[in-house]
Amino acid sequence: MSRPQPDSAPYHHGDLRRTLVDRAIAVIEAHGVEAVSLRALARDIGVSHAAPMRHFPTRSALLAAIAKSGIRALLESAGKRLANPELSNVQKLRSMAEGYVVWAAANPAHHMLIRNQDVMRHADRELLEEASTYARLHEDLIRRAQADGWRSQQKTHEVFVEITALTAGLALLASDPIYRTVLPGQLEREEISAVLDRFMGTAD
Amino acid sequence: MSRPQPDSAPYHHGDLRRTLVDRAIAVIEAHGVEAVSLRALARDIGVSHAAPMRHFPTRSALLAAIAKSGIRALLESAGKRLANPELSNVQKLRSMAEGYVVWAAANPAHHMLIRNQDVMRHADRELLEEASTYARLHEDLIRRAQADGWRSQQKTHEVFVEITALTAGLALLASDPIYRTVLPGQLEREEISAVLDRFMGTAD
DNA sequence: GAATCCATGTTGCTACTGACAACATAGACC
DNA sequence: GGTCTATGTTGTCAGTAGCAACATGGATTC
Repeated sequence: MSRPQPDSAPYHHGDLRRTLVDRAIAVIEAHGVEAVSLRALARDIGVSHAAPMRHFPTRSALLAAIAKSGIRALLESAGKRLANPELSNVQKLRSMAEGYVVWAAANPAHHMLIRNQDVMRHADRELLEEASTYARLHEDLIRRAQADGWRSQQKTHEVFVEITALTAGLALLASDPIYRTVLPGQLEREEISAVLDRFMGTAD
Repeated sequence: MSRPQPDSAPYHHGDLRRTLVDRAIAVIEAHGVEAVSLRALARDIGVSHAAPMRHFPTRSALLAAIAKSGIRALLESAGKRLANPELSNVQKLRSMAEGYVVWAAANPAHHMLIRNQDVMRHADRELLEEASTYARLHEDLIRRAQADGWRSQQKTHEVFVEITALTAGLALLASDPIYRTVLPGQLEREEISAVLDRFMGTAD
């Protein structure tokens, strides 16, 4: 009887790790991070209450891992945009910002997770360092764009703050349920484009 | 013996409600929202584990009440700025934005609380309606500023999105611990002013 | 001034959760 | 074919939220 019976669940789930992550994201989308419970997930999936521990030692580790995957995706996407030789430095800045906001709009729950203090508190030091590196890279890019003549009168750090704030704010408007209900209309992709174009001066 | 003995705690605490709120904010500042526990608060304060229930029926209610007080303060401050007859419409817009960002910088934990999905999920409908009213008021103000000639070419909703995003983003940079560690320097008040002036065109 | 009321606090309980330890299973590897 | 190890299970403990029944004493009323 090495074949698994159709009616009895096999001893090993097969891909519990991925299943846990997928279900957790679904729960977050439906009921928020607070509602994520390892035991409830295990029940839903049909494994014992301690099975998730084999993949994530703690509840925080599960949430941090999900957040981490999101940040990784963002960093990779940003890396590709930075390496695109067809873009000017200003266009690269715009492309990075757009990539972030569009991703947040497409993955609101995932984005709110990486903006969640309690979750990020348990993130790797490694990950935080990556984020710092990203910020430095960003600032260097701004410097190069300024060398090209773009906003050359302004202090680099001030431009950095402006761009970062605008991008973070747009991402928030696109993904935060409160803003999404309060905003008169939905935040459309063309609207994001228009705001960024105007801000970067790539429209005029 | 109507005088309370110095060594024995009186049966009634006196101002448990305020004490709970104050301690909770301190805990949030030190260890995050996640770390707030009604029972731990009760222990620290020296009352029984069920005493907090008399003031806040649930844990969520305590957090929501704290968040609510923050939003109330913000709305009131905005109301005053709106009513200031010495300011032009554009200056009022700038003043509202600055008030929000400066408050967030001064009360980071409180601000992160009102930006917390899990907490705001338990906010009154009443409060959400107030926030919507605020948004409509804001949009009307933009319309009047446009009638004065400011950014009259742009669509009102687009300007609204820009200002809201920039303001929310600056507030995030000023209060979110992650951004505060990632940012090369601290976000100073003059920097906030400079960014807003530039954005509003009140600098040139 | 005494009787009563009720806001506030207490004790005791249940259900749920995260975390840990000891044990079971089965696929992988030698 | 035998062993190793990743994965899953059962059992247990401490901490927590939430509820109910009871206690206290300041405020109110007659």
